[in-house]
Amino acid sequence: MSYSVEIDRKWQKKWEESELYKFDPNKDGEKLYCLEMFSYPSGANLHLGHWYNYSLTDSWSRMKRMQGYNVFHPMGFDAFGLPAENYAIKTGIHPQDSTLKNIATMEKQLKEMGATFDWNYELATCMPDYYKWNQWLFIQLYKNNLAYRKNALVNWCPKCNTVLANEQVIDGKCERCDSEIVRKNMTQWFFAITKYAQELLDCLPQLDWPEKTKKIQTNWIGRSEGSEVSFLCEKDGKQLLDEDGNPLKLTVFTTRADTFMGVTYVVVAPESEICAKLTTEDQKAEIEKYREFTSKASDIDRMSTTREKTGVFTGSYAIHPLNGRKVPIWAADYVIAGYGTGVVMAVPAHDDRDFEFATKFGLDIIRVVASEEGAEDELPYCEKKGVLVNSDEFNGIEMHKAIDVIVNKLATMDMGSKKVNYRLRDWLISRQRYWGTPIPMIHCPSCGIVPVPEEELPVLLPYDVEFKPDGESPLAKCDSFMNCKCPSCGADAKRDPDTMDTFVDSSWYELRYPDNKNSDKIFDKEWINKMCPVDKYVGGPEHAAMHLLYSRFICKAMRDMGLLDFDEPFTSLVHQGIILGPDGNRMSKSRGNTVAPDEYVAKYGSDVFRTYLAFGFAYTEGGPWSDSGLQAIVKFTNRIERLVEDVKNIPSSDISGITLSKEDKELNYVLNYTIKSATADTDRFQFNTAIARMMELINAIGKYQQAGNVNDAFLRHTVETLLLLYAPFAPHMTEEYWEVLGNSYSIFNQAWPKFDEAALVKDEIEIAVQINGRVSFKVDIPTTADSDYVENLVKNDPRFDEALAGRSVVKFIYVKGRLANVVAK
RNA sequence: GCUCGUGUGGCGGAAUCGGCAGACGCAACGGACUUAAAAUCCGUCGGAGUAAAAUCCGUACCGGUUCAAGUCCGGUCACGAGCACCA
Repeated sequence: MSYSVEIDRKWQKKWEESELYKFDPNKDGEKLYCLEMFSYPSGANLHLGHWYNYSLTDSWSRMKRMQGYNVFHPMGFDAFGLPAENYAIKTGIHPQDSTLKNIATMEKQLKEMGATFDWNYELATCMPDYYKWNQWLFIQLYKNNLAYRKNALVNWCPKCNTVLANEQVIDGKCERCDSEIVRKNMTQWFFAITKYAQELLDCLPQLDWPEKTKKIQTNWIGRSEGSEVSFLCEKDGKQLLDEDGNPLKLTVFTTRADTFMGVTYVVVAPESEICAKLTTEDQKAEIEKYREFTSKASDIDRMSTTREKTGVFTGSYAIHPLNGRKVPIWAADYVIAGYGTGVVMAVPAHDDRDFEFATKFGLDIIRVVASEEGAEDELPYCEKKGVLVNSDEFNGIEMHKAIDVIVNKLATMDMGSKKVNYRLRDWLISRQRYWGTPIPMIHCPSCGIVPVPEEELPVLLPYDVEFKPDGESPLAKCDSFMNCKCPSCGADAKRDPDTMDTFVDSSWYELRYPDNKNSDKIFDKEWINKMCPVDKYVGGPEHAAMHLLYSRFICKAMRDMGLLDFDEPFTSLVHQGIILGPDGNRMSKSRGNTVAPDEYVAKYGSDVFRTYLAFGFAYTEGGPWSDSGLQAIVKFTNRIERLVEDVKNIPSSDISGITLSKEDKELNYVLNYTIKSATADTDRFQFNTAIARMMELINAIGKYQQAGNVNDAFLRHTVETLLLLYAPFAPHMTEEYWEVLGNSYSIFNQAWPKFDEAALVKDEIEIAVQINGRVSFKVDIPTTADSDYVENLVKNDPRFDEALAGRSVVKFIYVKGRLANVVAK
């Protein structure tokens, strides 16, 4: 019966045959949806990160199951994406073939992990029965004005040959391949996530998520409260008009409307349309040159904040609405086209960047805020406190109040209002790649863009496609795919050649699992309202700004389209830490510091490996891998095995009425303490301390046995309880021992142990006696003792006078059940 | 630059509310058993100090609040993460 991989296989087979982990919607118990982020089916075997994430979350969900919850625990594959396509380009093996093969391998490995996944609910995003609904979702978003196409400056990865969302650009580089991103003007599909910016922010506090992750999302959304104020413009001595012949208003966003009287120039982003409109004939050549300069430069030194300011005068002027001053309009790349209105009012006296720019180009600098009236603070003065000066009618007003006063004044002239701005941009979802969900749109020469009729979904991804990258969408070269009829007028039309960002696939998969076989609908509304949201979601912290934000957005959009009735997809979230290589670096093949779980599992068995992962790290921290603690787990499991040997011939009996000796009581205390703390620790993903408590219990059992006077029935009860507590971490081993003890199948159908509060109450406890905060000696007191009793006891202790050394007692403090402190002087 | 984390023995890490710092384990050292080894069991294990005690110091650093601080407050440093010309 000695534990080994054979035991793993034996029980995996039995579990599968008996459908132990089959989810039964009608089973008693509160529904609990436990989900790990699904994985990408790569060719390699499961890596340590998979094991760390999946096996320990599985332990958590096993405990929940034993606690009586009806646990829904599915698994699937995020199967579209670039690696398969790149692999295909390198080897000629079609992405579909390699992906399906990899999925089969991973399924097998995941089963060998011994997790409670119910494979009946499996999904893979590359299968038509999944991406059909991805396409359907796209069309619904389109119909609800949440998906649209626009020409914009986008992030282009020259190596991946595709555009990327803002979230996929890390430090100016491609999230996937680390190449420098190029900015291009292109017409692309976007999802209007910004419409939900405020709600995405508002719902964060109520989520049981790591604070850090909420912070990252808050940051990413980047709410900024300010005002929009407008200027009229003059070009070549004449007022500039818009298309309708009305005076053109140049609108800027500012958080510092209080400094409005100090505006000495206005800046527009060089690549913006408004810039072209403002440029005069004389300045045209120079602006054109500058625009080219910035489009190149932005890619090279966009990261440098110390970079010198550059800019060119457009030739036009803005008219200050309050004092009528004519201020020059410049084009400069320190203004970002995509943020706010892409136009900035410059107040060099009170902004570092404007000051630097004005100094370099000799523009006026007018002080309008002073720390106190009459103060000549050094410029630029950017402190957020002071009063207005040089501001005509606004002089003397406190700067924060001045914001309202000035904006109100502008509002009466229809030249200003309060405004909230967000850093978040709409989500660019089209990709010029092959291995993804085709965008279900048709381009008709006469009808324009027309969605594929829903009954014609899915638009199948063709198999025979030349996907060698050349900057164009591979599907565009596949005539049989591209050519179609317009659903509206029947004329010859073309399909959209792009595929969707794989983050779209993963932004709603958690909603498909519970109804994964539904061929009529994306999912049944009633059913999904019952099964979702996900109660516990576990995955890497690297998704804090991307996947988790997108999923929240899609959930809210679906709610507003009437598909479901809840606001947030993931109620509670845990990030596992990252296991590094033994050298402390991130594991990678090129570094040669990878650790292969398979070798350990083959040698020690899945349970020993799982327990080691649980015990060796603080779960949310992770850390460098080391073999050194592994033997300790082997020792630990051997001790359990010996205990099982010790008690297996003791008949099972009801111990509820028996009288416990002093030794029994001591062990019973440890047993109940272990139940209490191991349960609480496992519940909050503190697996290392949960295992530590079980080790303490084993130590206590050892002492109990050595002391003699063993109560057999009680010993057996203690060992059985230990097996139950350990079962979530070592499912195969404990199932085996449970059987060895002659108990009925399965240990996972047993109730989770409950602790007895009474057993945790000790008659007598030892407390420390401190003098002025330092431990002096210790005394035993009855648990129920009050302060007077303890004071009396302490003062009569011979060690007390000695420790006091002639000082007198100022104050006596007794903290119940913990310690006593004597303040002496 | 801004924002947020983190900092505890030789190592991995504990320490719900401010209440005996270092649980549990690894490594190391000493011992028992053994012809020997493995396995198992017992002991020591933050530093200084001592024959042993006593005693003093100690949770990155400096200061504060408190009877009492790893924990709270202010400042400094280091590392990590997020954002970064965001108006």
